[in-house]
Amino acid sequence: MSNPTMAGSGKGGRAPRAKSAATIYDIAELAGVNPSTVSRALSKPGRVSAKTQQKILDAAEELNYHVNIFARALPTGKTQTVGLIVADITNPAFFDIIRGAETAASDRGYTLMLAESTESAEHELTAAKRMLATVDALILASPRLADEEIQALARKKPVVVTNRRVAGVGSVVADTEAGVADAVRHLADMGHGSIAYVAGPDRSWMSRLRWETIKERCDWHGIAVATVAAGAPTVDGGRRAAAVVRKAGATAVFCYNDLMAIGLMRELQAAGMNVPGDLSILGFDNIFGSDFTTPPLSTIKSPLRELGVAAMAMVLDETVQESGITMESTLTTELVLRGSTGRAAGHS
Amino acid sequence: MSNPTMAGSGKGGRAPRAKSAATIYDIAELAGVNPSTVSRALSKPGRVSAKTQQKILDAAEELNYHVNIFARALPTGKTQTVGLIVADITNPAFFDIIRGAETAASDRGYTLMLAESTESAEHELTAAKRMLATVDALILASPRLADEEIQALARKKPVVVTNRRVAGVGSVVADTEAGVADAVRHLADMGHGSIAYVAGPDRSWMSRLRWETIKERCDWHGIAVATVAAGAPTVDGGRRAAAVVRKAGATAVFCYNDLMAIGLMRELQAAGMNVPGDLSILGFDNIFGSDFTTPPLSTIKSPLRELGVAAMAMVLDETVQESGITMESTLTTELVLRGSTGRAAGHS
DNA sequence: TTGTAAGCGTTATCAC
DNA sequence: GTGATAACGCTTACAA
Repeated sequence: MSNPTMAGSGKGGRAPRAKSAATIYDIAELAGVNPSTVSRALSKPGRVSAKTQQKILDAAEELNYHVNIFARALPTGKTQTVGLIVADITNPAFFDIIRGAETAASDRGYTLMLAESTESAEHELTAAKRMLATVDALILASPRLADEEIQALARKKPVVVTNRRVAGVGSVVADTEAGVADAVRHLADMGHGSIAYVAGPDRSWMSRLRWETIKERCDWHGIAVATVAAGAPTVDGGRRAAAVVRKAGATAVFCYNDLMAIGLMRELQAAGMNVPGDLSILGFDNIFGSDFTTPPLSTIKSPLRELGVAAMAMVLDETVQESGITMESTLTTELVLRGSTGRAAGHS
Repeated sequence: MSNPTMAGSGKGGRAPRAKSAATIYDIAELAGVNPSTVSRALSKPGRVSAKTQQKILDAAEELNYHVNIFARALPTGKTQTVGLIVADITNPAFFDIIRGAETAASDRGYTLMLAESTESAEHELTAAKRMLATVDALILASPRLADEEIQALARKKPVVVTNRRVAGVGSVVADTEAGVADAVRHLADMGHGSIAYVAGPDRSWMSRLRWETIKERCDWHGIAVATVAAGAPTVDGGRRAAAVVRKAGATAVFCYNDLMAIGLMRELQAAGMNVPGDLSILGFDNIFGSDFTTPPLSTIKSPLRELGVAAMAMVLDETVQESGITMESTLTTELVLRGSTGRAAGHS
């Protein structure tokens, strides 16, 4: 490495690009065989005699040969690439999904191609269509697209969605049931009698599922519950919900995700409210940084990484793809109690 | 969207894949012209008469034509794709770089291909080599590779690095000068006489630059300064530095990045120290979440998004690429004072 | 302005 | 087991 103190603005020479790479013809010549034999030896080992195989391998090594994936893709249509579209790269909830998917992909010799839809169905469709031309398969993480659009994509290439169910399309979702059940039970124990929900984007299937699960558990415990606001699934979205939440008069509030919960909490605190003294706050996902706040956020943890791994495994699973069966897999969530939840206000 | 309550595990039918896509031959037939004319009309408009152009466009539209980028890539070698390798997708400092690069890419009709090296030079090289076969250009964000390796990559395709200078390779770096100068001056004003630096990875060029700049400014102000620890550029890395920092006896500490600063601060607080009362802490970058902590982190803000935009612009700038000139561009940093810095302990 | 034809590097389908 | 040879879909001189 050159020395940092050498830093400065300016220009310098640049090395020229390398000449064209070796092809199977070069190998064929060097090994004294036919190009098609080289192709066989390199792509499906076993269809060629042991000694020619070795000659070819040696020649390839010597010439520093690498397949041209475009040339290969032309007849086969396969690129060893899979696309992943996330709503927002900036949302830490997607990190581990991306990580999991990337790991699972490279384990299988595939490369990940990442795009973001910036929470817009339109961008998502554009990105999906552009990718579809290039990739062997596509994963849609928390898509904002309509069912029909997703089904249309799935008609062209294998598609798997995460945190969403779409008829006829493979999917893996984090089950909200377990985490929410524990959370509501805990709140009931702490004397909370009125709970609010701050929803995410209208198009978010997961926001609706979370709400329905919360509602169901609250009804079961005889706790009053209502959706009091909806907004962008961001810190800012949470902030903007603060006024309404405050007026709602609940003693505890679930937010669609941790980002919103953090924004809400900070805005409320800035307005002089005490968390959890005046209000208990819960998020979803357990993202990076959700324990940085004061108090640290209580949340319902999603198995993010596993979601990514499972989605990749599913979309690349040949037997499933061939069979025409639609897989649906469910991973479980877990309550993580930290400092943002406590006894109901005025409850001893 | 299907209803969330429909969620469940099971199987279902799956639609069959669509038949093969339309080619320029299909268009040619439909429009009554030669395939090569179609190619011209579609790739370089203007080389064809207005009316045939229109006929071809209509036919393409009707057939829902999309170029096969592999077929195109074969003769041209161009894929309209650029690779970006980051050290760690999980580090919020890279978000905005990614965002900026992605925006700049799609503005120019390019697609971003993302990979992470997980802070390992070896993984980085693997990813870079794999990508190089596919992309038109490559951006290395804070690479851990040796200069020679980067130069070798740059010999094959256009390469630009961020936050690093490599002889003969395009680069864009966030100048530490401005931010550090302000920060050290501020600390001097607050009575700090002894400052510590917690370094990042050994291979980080930026960590060394930051240290050198800090050292220089401290010397200038007559403040004692020393690197007291080094570690992974993560929250955990910062945590592990806590014991040493405490023993160092400085009244203020710069950390290589915000992640480390957050980890250090939390660990120190857990051990009963008061920030900034007993110790002032500063990070670098101003990442998402650096204001979530209590106290919120003071930091030297990097123009992350602009870094991504500039890198993409540079690596795709044809005139620069052709000319063989190496560009080096520098963006400026800025001190962001929040709650983690204050008067020196025992100073009134 | 438009048509002809020769690749680009692989894979796949034949024979042998 | 191995060798010819025709695709794959597009670009690009070169002719017309």
